[in-house]
Amino acid sequence: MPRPTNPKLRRAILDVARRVLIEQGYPALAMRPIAREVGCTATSIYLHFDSKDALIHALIDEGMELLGRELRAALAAGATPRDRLQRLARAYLSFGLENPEYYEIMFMLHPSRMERYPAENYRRARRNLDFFHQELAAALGPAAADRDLRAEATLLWTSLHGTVSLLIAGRIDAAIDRDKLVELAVAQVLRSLSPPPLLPESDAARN
Amino acid sequence: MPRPTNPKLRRAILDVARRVLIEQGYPALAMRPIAREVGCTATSIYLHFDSKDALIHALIDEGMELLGRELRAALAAGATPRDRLQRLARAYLSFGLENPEYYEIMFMLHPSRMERYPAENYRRARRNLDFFHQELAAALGPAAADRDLRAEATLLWTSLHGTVSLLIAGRIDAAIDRDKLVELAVAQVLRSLSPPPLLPESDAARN
Amino acid sequence: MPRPTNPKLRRAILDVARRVLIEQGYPALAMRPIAREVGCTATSIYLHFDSKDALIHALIDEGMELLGRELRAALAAGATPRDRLQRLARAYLSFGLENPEYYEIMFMLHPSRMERYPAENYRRARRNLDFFHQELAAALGPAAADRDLRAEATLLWTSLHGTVSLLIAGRIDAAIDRDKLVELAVAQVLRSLSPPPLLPESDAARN
Amino acid sequence: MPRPTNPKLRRAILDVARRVLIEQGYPALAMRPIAREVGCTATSIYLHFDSKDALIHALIDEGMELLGRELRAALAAGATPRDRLQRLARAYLSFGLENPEYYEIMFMLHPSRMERYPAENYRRARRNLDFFHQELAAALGPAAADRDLRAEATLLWTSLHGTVSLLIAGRIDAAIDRDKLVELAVAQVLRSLSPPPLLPESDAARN
DNA sequence: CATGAATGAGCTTTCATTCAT
DNA sequence: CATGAATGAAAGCTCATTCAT
Repeated sequence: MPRPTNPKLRRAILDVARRVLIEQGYPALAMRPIAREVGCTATSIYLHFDSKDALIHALIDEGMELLGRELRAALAAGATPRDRLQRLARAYLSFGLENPEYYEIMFMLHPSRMERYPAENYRRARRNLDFFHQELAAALGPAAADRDLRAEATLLWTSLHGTVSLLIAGRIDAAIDRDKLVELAVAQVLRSLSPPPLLPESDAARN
Repeated sequence: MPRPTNPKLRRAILDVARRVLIEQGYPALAMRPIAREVGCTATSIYLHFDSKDALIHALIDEGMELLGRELRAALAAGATPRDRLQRLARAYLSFGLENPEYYEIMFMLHPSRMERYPAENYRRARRNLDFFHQELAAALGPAAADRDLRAEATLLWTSLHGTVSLLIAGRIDAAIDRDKLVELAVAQVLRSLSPPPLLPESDAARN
Repeated sequence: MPRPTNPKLRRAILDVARRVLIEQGYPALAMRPIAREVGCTATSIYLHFDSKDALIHALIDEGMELLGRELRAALAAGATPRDRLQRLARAYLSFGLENPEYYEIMFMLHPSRMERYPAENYRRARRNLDFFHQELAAALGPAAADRDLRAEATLLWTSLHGTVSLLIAGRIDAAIDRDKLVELAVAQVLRSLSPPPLLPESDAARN
Repeated sequence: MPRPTNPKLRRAILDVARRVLIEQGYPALAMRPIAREVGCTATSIYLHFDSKDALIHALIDEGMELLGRELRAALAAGATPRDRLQRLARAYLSFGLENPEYYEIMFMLHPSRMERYPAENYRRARRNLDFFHQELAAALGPAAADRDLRAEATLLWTSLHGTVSLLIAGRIDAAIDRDKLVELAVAQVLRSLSPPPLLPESDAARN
C-alpha cells in the first residue's frame, strides 16, 4: 500500500494530531478538528491514512523510532556499562517528559486501540527495550549468572514508565520536584546492579 | 433530590460500567451500552448518577476505598517497618492486578477526564500513598535524615504503578513471568532502604 | 374531574411554574425542574394537573381572572366614560408590566399551545376585552353611530398589547423611558375618541 | 472553514424551518424534523449552519432585510411625510401578515432564545424602526418641538406590532374583519400627528 | 491531489408521562 | 396524598467515513 502523496501535508497532519492528543486527550482526537487545524479537509486525511487507527499507528511508529534514536545516542555516549545504563534511564525519562504526546500514544493508550497495531511494528518497537537487557548483562558480568535478566530489565522499564506516565498525567503531587524524582528514578536503576535484598521471613510464609 | 433509590440497580450499573471500561476502553463507556447490558434504559442510569462523570467518579471512589482497605490490612499484618513496606508493595500490586478495571479508572484515565474529579475526593484518594512515606520513614529511622522521603515514597509508588499498569495493559512480553516480575518489584522497594548508589562521574558533568 | 387534593401544593406548583416561565422561558418550563423547586416529585404534579398543558391552562385562567379583577376595579374608580377608558388602558398596561409571567402565558404563547385551551375558557377570557368596547361606546355616545366600535375596541386592545409585550420581551430600546411610553399609550387610547383622520388621497388609490 | 456549499439545500432548510416554526411552534423547530422534511439528514444541516441558533439567526436576518426592503419601498412611493408615514404603517402591517413565519421569528420569539442573537445584527435590525421616527419628525415639522419623538415613534411601532402579532396568533375574534382592523391601525398612526389629548383630571391625581 | 457534500450511527442528556406501592 | 422507579422518545450535536467530481 504505497502512499507517497504530498509529504508536507502528511507531516502537518501528524504534527497536529500529536498536539491535539496531548492538549485535549484521546477522545478529542477527531478527524475534523485535525483537518481544521491543518487547513485541509477531513477527506484529505484519508488520502494519507487509511483510518484514524492508521494515523495513530503512524504516530506510534514515529515515536518508537525517535525513542530508539535517543536511546542509541545515550548508549554511544556512555563509557562503561554502568554509565550506559544510567544514560539509558535518563534518556528514557527525558524522552517521555519532553515528548509527552508521543509517549502517551506509545505507551498509555488503552489496549483496545493497540490490538489493531500491526504485530510486526509491535515487535520492532519492543526492540527498544532490549538495550536495557543488554547493558544490564554487561554491567553485571558474571554476577548475572543466577538472575533472570530479562525480567529485571523489564522491571527497570516498567519502573521508569510509571514515573514518566504519572508525571505526564499530572498525577504527581505538586510539592514533589520533578527533577528530584527523575534523579531518584535514575538512581533506582543503578541500585538494581547491587545484589538483591533478602526478603523478610514474613514473606516466605506468604501465598 | 432523593438519591438512594434502588441500590441493586446502582450496583449493577457500576459493575457493568467497570467491565465495559476494561473490555472496550473509555470511548466505549457510553450510557446506552451500559444500560443495554444492565437491562435498563439509559434514562434510568440518570436516576442514580447525575452524569456520566458522576458515574466514573463513583467508580474511582469505590476503587480508592477498596485500595485503602487492602493497604491498611497489609500494614496491620506487618511486624516491622521493613516487613510492612514489603507488604504494602505487594498489596498495591495485588490490588491492581486483581482489580484491573478499578485500577485503570483510578490511575490510568487521561487527565482531561480527571479534571472534574472533585478536589476533595482527590485529596482523600492521595492519602493512600502516605502509607509508603510513613513506613519508609519508620524503616530508615535516623538514616532518613538527609534524604527526601516524600520524593522517595513517590518514586516507590510510581515504580509500582508502572509495573501494574503495563501488566494490566498487556504490554509486557509474554515470555516474562508475571509473578517473577511482581517479586522483583517488591524487592526493588526494599532495595530503596539501602543507601543510594553513587552516580558515575559522567553524570556530574551532565547538564 | 374534581381535583381538590392538597391546595397548598397546587398553589406552590402554580407559583413556581409562573416564575420559571418568566425567568427561563417556555422551553424551560419542564415538570421536573418545577417539582424540584416546589419540593415535591414530578409525579405529584400529576395529582393536581392532568398534564403540562392543563397546568398552563390553569395559569392562563388565573391570569385572566386577575386581569378581570383589575379591569373591573379600574372601571369602578372612573367617574366618566372617558375617565374609565383611560383607567382601563392604564390598568391593562399595569397588569401586564407587573405580572409579566401571567401576561406572557396568557397572550404571548404560540397558538399551537392555545389550540388545546378549552373553548369555553377562551370565551370567558375574551370577555375581559368587552370592557373596552362598552366604555368606548359610552364615551362616544351618538357619535359612535357610523363607526365600527367592535373593531375599534379591538384595536385599542391590540395596541396596548403591542406595547406591553415588547416591553416585557425587552425589545424596547433602553433609551426609551418605560413610563413615558406607557403615558403615550394611554394618551393614544384617548385619542381614539376624536373623529378619525382623513386618509391621504394616495391611500384611496391603493390596492 | 468554507461555508458557501450547496446553496439550494441551504435555501430548502431555511424555508422548511420557517414553515415548521409557524405551523408547530418553536419547541417543534428541531433539527431532525426539519431534515426529514427537507429530505436530508440532520447532519447535513450542520454543514450549512453552525447550530440551531445560527439557523434561527439566519432566518431573522433574512426577515429583517426583507422588512427593510419593503419599508424603503413604501418610503420611496410616498409624496409627503404624512403619506409616507401612512405607507410605512401599511407596509409594516402587510409584511407581518404576509410573512407570518418571518414575523414570528423576528419579533415574537421569547427573549431567552434571542439573547444570543449577535449584537451587531440586532442593531442593524433596529434601524428599520428609525424610519418611523424620521417621518414622524418630518410630518410634524416645528410642532415636534416639545414632543418626545423617539418615544412616540416607538409607540407607533409597538401598536402596529400588537395588531400584527395578535392577528398572526389567531387571537382576534373571528367576527372582526382583518382588513378593517388594518385600516384602523393605519388611521391610528396618522392620528398621532394631531396634538396629544388632554388627560382627564382624574389622571393628574393618580400616583 | 484534493474537495464539498453527505451519511448513519452514535453521543450525553432531558423530556412528559406512567404505575405499583 | 404522595413517592420512587422506570420508560420511550426525542433533543442538539459530533463522529469516522465515503464518494462523485
